[in-house]
Amino acid sequence: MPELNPPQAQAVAHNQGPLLVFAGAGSGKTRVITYRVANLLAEHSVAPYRILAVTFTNKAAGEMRARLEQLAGPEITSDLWLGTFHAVCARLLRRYHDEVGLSRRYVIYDDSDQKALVSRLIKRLGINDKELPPRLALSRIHKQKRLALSPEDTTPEWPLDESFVELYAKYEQSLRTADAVDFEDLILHIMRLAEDPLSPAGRDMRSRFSHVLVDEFQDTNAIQYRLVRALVGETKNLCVVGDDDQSIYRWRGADVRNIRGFRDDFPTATIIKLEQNYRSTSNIVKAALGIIAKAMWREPKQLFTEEGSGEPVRVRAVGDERQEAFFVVESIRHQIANGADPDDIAIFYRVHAQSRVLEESLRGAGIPYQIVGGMKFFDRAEVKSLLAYMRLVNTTRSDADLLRIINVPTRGIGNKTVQLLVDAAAKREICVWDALTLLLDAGTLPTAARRKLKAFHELITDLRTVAESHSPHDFAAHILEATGFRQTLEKEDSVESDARLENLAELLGSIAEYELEREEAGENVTLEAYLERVSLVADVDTMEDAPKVAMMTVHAAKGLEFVSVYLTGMEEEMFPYRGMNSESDDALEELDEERRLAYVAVTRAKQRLVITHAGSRTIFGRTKFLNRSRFIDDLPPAVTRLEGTSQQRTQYQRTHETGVSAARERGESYVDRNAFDDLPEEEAAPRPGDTVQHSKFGEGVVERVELGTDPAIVARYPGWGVKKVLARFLSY
DNA sequence: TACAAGCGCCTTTTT
DNA sequence: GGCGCTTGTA
Repeated sequence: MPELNPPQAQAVAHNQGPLLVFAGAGSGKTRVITYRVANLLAEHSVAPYRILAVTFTNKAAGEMRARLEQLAGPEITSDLWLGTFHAVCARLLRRYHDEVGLSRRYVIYDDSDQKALVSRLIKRLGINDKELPPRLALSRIHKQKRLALSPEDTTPEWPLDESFVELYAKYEQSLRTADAVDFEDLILHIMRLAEDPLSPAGRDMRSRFSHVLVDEFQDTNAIQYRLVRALVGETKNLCVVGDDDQSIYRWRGADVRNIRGFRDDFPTATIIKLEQNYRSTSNIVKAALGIIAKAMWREPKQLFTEEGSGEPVRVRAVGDERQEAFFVVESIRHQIANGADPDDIAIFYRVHAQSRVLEESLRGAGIPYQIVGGMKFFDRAEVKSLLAYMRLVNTTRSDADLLRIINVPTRGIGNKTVQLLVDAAAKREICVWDALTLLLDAGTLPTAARRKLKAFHELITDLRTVAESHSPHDFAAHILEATGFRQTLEKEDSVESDARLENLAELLGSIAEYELEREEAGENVTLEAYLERVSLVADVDTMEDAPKVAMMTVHAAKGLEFVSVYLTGMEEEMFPYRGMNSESDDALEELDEERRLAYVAVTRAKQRLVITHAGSRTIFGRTKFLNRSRFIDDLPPAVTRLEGTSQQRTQYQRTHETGVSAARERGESYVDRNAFDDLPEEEAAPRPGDTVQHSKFGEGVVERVELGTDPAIVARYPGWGVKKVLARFLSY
């Protein structure tokens, strides 16, 4: 099936013992795993439930499962253990919850839950949050956990560390009383069990899987690797596939040394290198190699392609981010007009903050698009609140959820009362729900507070009985009514409340969709299963297969491919990105990671790659003047075409200096027509009487034009009336 | 206690 | 530029 030469295919299909596949970009990495699993099932009669295949995203797992279904049939593939580390561990943890002191209904705290918890603890412990801000504290906690270091293992190195260690210990304790885990815990709990020679669960897990496969192995972290090694046990039937050049999650604890040092850990490992790229034109492959060749540390390998050279890689200089957006959108419009499918096109950027300007231009041009990541649907306050109700009913011990909704919609339980509850819970080391129950029984509460708290207590208790007899969807719908959530929003009747109601409706829709999907797969639908899935969705997982231009960070682009790629913001400081902690001591490692990130970006393109860089950029409310990225200079001149002008001209441009750029040097303003010479000629501004097109209002007749730095057009739209809209949001 | 306004804060990448 | 938090007021 995949493009393997005969000895490689032989090894992938039949190898026993450790197998390491270095799979270069576009060489069919994921297919190697699929091929091996298919062979284990068909040729070696391995029972599907004895195979564990770990992917990087849920989306990848879904695609692999679909492909295997075609090869082996759904009744076989449904028994496979196939998913991300987190999803697989979450499932195992449901099974072995007892041994780690969780209930079967434990909840998974997301980032904001975790951060809220840490903030609360910092306040309670009287720690100075200037010296140890919640963000930093949390990231240090995660770091410790990824190294499997518990609070007791953490020795304070300097005075401040003492409060950190104390905080870390309290954090762990709070998770336990809340019947909750964070993302690291999912892996860590299971890893500890799997390594424990005395644990029955560990013994069970170690003998459970006869074959373990890991995709995107370069991005596993220390505890994930330890877990894999424990699970593989004595069989050593471990197959890992990855590409050290595409390791881009170091900041999340991923350790490239796992793949680079694999042969030290498994001296008998068979090693295969897949070096032929089947995805991109040779110009694109050469461009990518130009970038990665300068990495300081990498496994030697020779990526090559037999595809034709294709178009040159275009490198476009523009003045600022608005011009960049204008250029990208015009170019995309041009492509679509010539028959390109929008979903074959992607726009990449280094940080989410770059997406807004691009988004506005796309919307203005009426080009369908989807943004992967960014402000996530599940991050909306109202969505979180509804889910918090569901989680709280499922697990009343979950403090984060209780505190989120105790006064949503407002029911007269203010900060003072809440603080009373939290203190009572902390004093007795119990969860807030139990503290609430206790205080109501004790009868020591002020009457007003008592009445309101009692009503809340009854509300949740009632919801619990409803949950038992309803599907997740019906239960969610019931919550909206019973809590008065819907009514409150309807009464508010503002643009925001309408949007909230819409989001809630969308959430209900997605729950219904989920139920349908499960039923079709022949599985029963439970509240826990739904909540678990919601906790583990990644951004890419939500990407639709719709005819829309995709916009995403380069990180989110990993594992994807597009016919045309626009790589924007290729400037020093933006890419390689220089954040606040640029003084860190492993700056070289970080630069290498940026380089690999650029390599990943470039290798996503199949046929067309356009790279843009701006002379100045306003981001986070500050305008910066930027130089072209060093990665652009690493592109082989033979495969690139430099276009446009900016403050920073390339050698190429300097030798082709024109009168126009000389004029700009002297500070004269002009319109650089040459910069858009391959685009449809820019048209003059519309005049009164002309018609313009708006994505929402449709066609309108121009009444007045307001010129300026950002021209606006006043026009009458049938059915909408007279509207003033910035010209860049209109087509004409 | 509710709510609005305003302030200061930060600002990478994510399971 | 936006968010969360605090503050001030009804």
